[in-house]
Amino acid sequence: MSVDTFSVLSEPTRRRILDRLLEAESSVNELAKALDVSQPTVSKQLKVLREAGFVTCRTEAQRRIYRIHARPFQALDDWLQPYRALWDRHLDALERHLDNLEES
Amino acid sequence: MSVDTFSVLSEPTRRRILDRLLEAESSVNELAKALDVSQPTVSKQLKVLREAGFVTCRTEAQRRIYRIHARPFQALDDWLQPYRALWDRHLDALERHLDNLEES
DNA sequence: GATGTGTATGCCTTGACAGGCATATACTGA
DNA sequence: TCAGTATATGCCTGTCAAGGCATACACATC
Repeated sequence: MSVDTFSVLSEPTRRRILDRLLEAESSVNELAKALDVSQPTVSKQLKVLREAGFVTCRTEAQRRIYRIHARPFQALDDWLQPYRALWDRHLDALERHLDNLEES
Repeated sequence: MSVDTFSVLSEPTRRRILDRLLEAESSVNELAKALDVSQPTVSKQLKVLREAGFVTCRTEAQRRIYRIHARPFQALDDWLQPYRALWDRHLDALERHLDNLEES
């Protein structure tokens, strides 16, 4: 996973953009209006999202149509994997170990 | 999910602390030594992690033993859920829709 | 080419925050 | 009570990034 996947997702505006792009592809202005954010702000955040692989865009006349991509989310899913041992129902070594020291 | 789960995870030192705590409970000094980070830095980051629910601690004489917790990771897992539609094998409405507009 | 529309970029200000260092606080044992 | 150990906190500084505004750039239509 790219080192800064979390930084990218830590920005609320970017998460709102991703939420929206999950519903449908959108142009910059569509996003700006839907989210009530200035167009430059949207463009800047889309640039961040693009460079981190969260979105790609195609050109349609003067408009740029942005689309969400799976890969960074998959990477996040992968990153999460080892931590799932914390709540997966089957008792593995880690869980047994920690439960022996239970304090909370 | 707490609004700032991603902000918490966006800090590399904090992720390293969580990595380590996933292996075993640790005191502050143990973490500081293992990660080669100053003790105040560790304490500060642990405070952030504590307030976000990633860790709890118990007192053992003068030492504070920190332990990782599942809940915020589960919240992250939940947040991820809608985005799994992007790569899940079965073709749902979203995927069909986006694929009709395929460009990449 | 001139004008309009859509988007990107540059500059600026402001705020958040990470870490260094010093110090306060908490607990222990002599 | 004193010294030692473990941890937390306060102050300071530097860095970085978000968004406002103006403007540059790209494309279309006439």
